[in-house]
Amino acid sequence: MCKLDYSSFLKRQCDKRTFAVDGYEEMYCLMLQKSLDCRSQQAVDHMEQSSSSTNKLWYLKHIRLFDGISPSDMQEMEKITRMEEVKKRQPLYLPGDPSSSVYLLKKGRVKIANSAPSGKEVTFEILEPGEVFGELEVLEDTPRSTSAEALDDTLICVIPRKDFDQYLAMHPNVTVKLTKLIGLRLRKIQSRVEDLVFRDVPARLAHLLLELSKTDGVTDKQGIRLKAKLTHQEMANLIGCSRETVSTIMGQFRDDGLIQMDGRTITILNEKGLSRLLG
Amino acid sequence: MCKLDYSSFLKRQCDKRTFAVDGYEEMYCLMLQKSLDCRSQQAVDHMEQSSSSTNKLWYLKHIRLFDGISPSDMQEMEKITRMEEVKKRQPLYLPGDPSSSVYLLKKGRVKIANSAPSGKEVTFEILEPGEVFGELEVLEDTPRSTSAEALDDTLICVIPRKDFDQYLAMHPNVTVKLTKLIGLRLRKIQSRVEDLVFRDVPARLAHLLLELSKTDGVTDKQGIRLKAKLTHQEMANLIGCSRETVSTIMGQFRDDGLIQMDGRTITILNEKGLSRLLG
DNA sequence: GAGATTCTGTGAGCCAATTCACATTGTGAT
DNA sequence: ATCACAATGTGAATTGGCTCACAGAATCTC
Repeated sequence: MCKLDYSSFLKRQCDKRTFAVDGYEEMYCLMLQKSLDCRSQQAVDHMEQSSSSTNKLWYLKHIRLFDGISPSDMQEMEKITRMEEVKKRQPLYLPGDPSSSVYLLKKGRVKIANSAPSGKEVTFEILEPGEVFGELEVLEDTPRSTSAEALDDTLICVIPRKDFDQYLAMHPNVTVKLTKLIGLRLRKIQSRVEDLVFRDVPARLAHLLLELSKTDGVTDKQGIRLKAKLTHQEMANLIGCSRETVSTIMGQFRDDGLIQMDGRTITILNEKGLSRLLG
Repeated sequence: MCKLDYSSFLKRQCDKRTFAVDGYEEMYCLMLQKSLDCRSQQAVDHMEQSSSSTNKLWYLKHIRLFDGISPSDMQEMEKITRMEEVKKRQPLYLPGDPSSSVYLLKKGRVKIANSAPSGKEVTFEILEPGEVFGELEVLEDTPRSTSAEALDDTLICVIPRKDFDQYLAMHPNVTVKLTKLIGLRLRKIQSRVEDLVFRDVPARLAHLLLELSKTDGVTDKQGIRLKAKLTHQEMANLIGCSRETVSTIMGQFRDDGLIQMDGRTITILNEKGLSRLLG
């Protein structure tokens, strides 16, 4: 049922975890293969039945793609959409998968990433509710170039490729909106490249923390608390360095009174100080 | 006439060249300020008058944005378009400029880049004839986030922002095409990020050479000759490393029989060998 | 709430790539 | 053809960040 040449990618994934799990490789691979793109329709969870369409519509209103779009256009989108629940750590798709659907993220976070044969991983984005994703490869009808994985228990809308294409053709203003969203992402990733070339790790890390404080921050008496709760490994993947380096530099930031760490909760104590590190 | 706070950017630019030019800073800055976005309409060159519109249309046919688009749609584009000649080394726009126009590249190459306060520079793309550029910031109506500079004597089409917006609104199929083009660019720059994170300099350089061989290569008896003629500095800006490192690694490639260097002309002798370096 | 596992902190040693400093070669104007 | 400048080659010294290795802390899981 599934495309067969995942093998190389899956092997990596397995290798990476084998040292810890040891002996469960096969099981783990089977789990990974169940990416949404590959799952048969029957396997779809119960949400489908239990959620009313008014519920679906409510969620659509909160999708950035439909900002400023007429309710009737949204209603039409609602018709071609299927709601699904994806559990934490489940992949939605893997590199090389056929690009059969576009997704709208309603609840929870999704990580868009890719990994090298060595096992090293880059995270391109961590998406928050309201985002569209998976549309790039669908537009060009090429296989997935990245992986998408649920970071929390998530709720997503799935739009089959054909319906999406058709919908865009009939709703030019949504197309324009989509173009702008993709453009925004392009700009964001351009500044990622700048970061990698211009800045050293402390500066990149400071930059990441400041970005997170904008999108994810809650101001409290001590400073800006980040709701994100990323592991050092995840931060390393976001800024392109090793896990150990993140640990070290975060420790320095703590010692310098720039941040506070309480378990996995980070609070920014001195925003200005961090900004100064950007150069 | 011009926005005034170029100062910081211009200072960098000047500083960078001052060690060599010394004393001509002011003159150089004045030259730079004449970026197209800022130039008054009268300053426009003579091409405007001398080129017939059939000529313009001929060029439009070769723009990727209009692949598969009807001639009538092209004709309408032709109406809102102004042709301009930009001399080698002239900037079209600088970071921070108001985003007043979208450009179509007809002849010559254009470099999209950005530089850090330190003087270090990243090159995002070197555009060949047929490309659209400058549309990102226009779509979102934000100031330029990059600079665009003519690498050769070029011929471009200028589309004022308002006309472009209007045109897109009335030509949904062009909008879809544009979305795809931007999507393609997004994918390309994602793989740039992967390069920077996953690969070392020799691998990145090999990758660059192989890419150039695809877009710019001419096969002759010895191998694939690159028409590009980039300096080592320009290559360094493309792969994110220092000029000296490019010189050294290129020397190694030569010694290993992978490439041949004849002045600024590079010929790839052993494509397979270079590919092996990609890991 | 105990046990398993996954994360974090830290130090030692290493190496790719940078910076700096020149000598040399190439190139474009005139 | 000449001259000025730009681009290249190379070597020494330095260093940021990586890898490896392990101890301790925090977090899941049942």
